[in-house]
Amino acid sequence: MARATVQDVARTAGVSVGTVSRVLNGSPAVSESSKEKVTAAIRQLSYRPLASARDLRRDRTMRVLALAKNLDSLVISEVFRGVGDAAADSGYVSLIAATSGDLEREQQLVDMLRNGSVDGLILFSPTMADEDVEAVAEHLSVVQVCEIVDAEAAFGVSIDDRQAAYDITRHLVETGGRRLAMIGNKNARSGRLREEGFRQAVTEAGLSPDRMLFGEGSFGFHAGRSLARKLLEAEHLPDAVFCGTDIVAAGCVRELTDAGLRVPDDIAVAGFDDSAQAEMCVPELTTVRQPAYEMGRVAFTELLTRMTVPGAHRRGRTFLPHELVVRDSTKG
Amino acid sequence: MARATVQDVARTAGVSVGTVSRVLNGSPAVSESSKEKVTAAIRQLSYRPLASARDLRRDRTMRVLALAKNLDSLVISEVFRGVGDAAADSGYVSLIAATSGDLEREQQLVDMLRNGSVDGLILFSPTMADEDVEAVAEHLSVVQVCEIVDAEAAFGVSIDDRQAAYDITRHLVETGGRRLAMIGNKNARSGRLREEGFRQAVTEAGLSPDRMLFGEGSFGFHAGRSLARKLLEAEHLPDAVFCGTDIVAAGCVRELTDAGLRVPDDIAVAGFDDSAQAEMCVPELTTVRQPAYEMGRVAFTELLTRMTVPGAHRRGRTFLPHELVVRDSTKG
DNA sequence: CCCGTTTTTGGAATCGATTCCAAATAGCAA
DNA sequence: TTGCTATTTGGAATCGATTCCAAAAACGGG
Repeated sequence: MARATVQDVARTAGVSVGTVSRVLNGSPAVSESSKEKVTAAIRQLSYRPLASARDLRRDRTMRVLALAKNLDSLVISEVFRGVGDAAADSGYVSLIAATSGDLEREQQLVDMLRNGSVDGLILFSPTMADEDVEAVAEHLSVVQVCEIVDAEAAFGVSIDDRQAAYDITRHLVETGGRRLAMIGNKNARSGRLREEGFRQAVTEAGLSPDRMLFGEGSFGFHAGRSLARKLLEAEHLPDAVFCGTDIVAAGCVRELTDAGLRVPDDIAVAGFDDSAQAEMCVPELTTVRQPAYEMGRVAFTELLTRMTVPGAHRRGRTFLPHELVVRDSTKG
Repeated sequence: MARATVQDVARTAGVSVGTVSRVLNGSPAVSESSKEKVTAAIRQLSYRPLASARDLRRDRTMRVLALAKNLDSLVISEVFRGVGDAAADSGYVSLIAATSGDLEREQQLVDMLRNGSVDGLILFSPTMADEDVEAVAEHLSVVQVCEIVDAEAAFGVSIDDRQAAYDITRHLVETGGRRLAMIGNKNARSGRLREEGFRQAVTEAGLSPDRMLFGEGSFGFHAGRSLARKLLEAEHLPDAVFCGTDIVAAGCVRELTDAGLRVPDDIAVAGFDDSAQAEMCVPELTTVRQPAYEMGRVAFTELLTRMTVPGAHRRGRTFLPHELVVRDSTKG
């Protein structure tokens, strides 16, 4: 039982392929009677237009690709949920792929844009070098989310990471923090921006950073614990710690708590992202909320403009507002 | 600067389109000199074969689609990481799509298999009715992971949920549990199987279930808390609770702890999945480990067989071994 | 140097849906 | 009925890569 083609439908319905195609695409130039015959034939043969043939002729796929290293963070899955919903609203399908940080895989996936497998690309923390992102974005529709290359070669949607880190650090200062430490991650660009914001807030308060600890590679719960252990080894403990993500903050809180310290009384801890872990931690984490879902929606909208409006400028940046969420891990 | 075609490459290289195609596909019947000329022309024009034209002619895409409601669980992201790695090993690209539980979206995505956008489909907890899954799997390559329809219409890969729940419940009994409650989820089929396993273990121990609580809709941390609150309202507290997922167990532990109870001394709590939350919980959760990554790999391998071996039987089931992980939330 | 093999090449046909153009039909007024 | 416009239709051309077949070139042995 081979696949039915538009020819088969035409034959069964007793019309020409042109008419079948017109029915398929809702052209008004079809008589009511032919439309019925064609519809019946389509149902009878359970016919589906073959995607590759259609894409070839139309020169577009109505598909976009969203790329990330992993899917294990709630921020990513919320961003992509936003992308997916916005895409569906516009009749697009959004596909997601994870590269596992493998550069070759990532190249292969980006090639899906270059070879016309998809019409647009949304990049979340690419592995490739900035200039490669720029090169791809030069001629094709690419939008970055959250992690954005310095050069404004492509379009990007994110919060202002520097400002957000500044804000939450100021909160630590205003609630009595004097010896401020940070546990961060230099790998990601956003991590570096958060470090900048932290340093600026500390400096403006007339203080200087107590300890700056940076994790290599994986940056999760265990990294948070082991970096917090380093804090404990020091002679003078900091009285406030800003962590680059909630998960790390949760690990940090756990390690401090296990060592008999009270959070926030002995030491305040702040996270970043307002992920589910922020509420699951004891005490619940003070953190910065990223509007992840909304960022995804905006990213797709921007992408759509670039895909459909010919002269749309391909570079630039949209910042979405972040929000300080004060909970129990810092002094009220 | 329009896209270069195989014709352009042929012209530039001074050969025929046939030769270009042969170089592209590594056919041995090409002289060294033509190969070089073609390679040079390809680089010069930065040519990429158009996916839709290639797919149309070849009648396959080398792409598979992995479908799930959400991507917010670590089990899913691990399963899909396994699928992605196994696919890459075989030269396939695996794309992921989330349906947000929207039936129409799901239909549209499943149609990608029927209209040849992808060669195979991996289903994780579909929204559609069982018979629809069967109908699709009848003629096309479909493999289910984790959540598997009763009827053995399609192929499935999962752990033995009933047995796993049985095992962890037995553990609760063996560590002194006499009044056993369960917090579960009837929506998912795996949830019902886990309930069966729980009931069987309780019954075999000569006991009867204390309380059976089932969440509707969202089944996360807050659901765990609010269902645990119901436990607290009862006159006699259970001395052991089996929760359908770690997140729910974490919520449950939190609510009980906040109420001044000691876990596991006053009440033991067990989870399911061995997700990251199991280790982040205080006390760390006793749970059942699903070999999620491995399940993803196996699912793709099974799918590959179905896609490439013509007569491969399309139904059946592979169970992967689960593992009881005993931590501090139950008595040692 | 010629003939039979083997290797390499060119080019037309093909995949299936869309679209354009010309032709046919319908509809309407006079 | 005739003539004109408006609607509907058929069918060929097209998109770009692959593949098959026949032709051409290269090769080797005698």
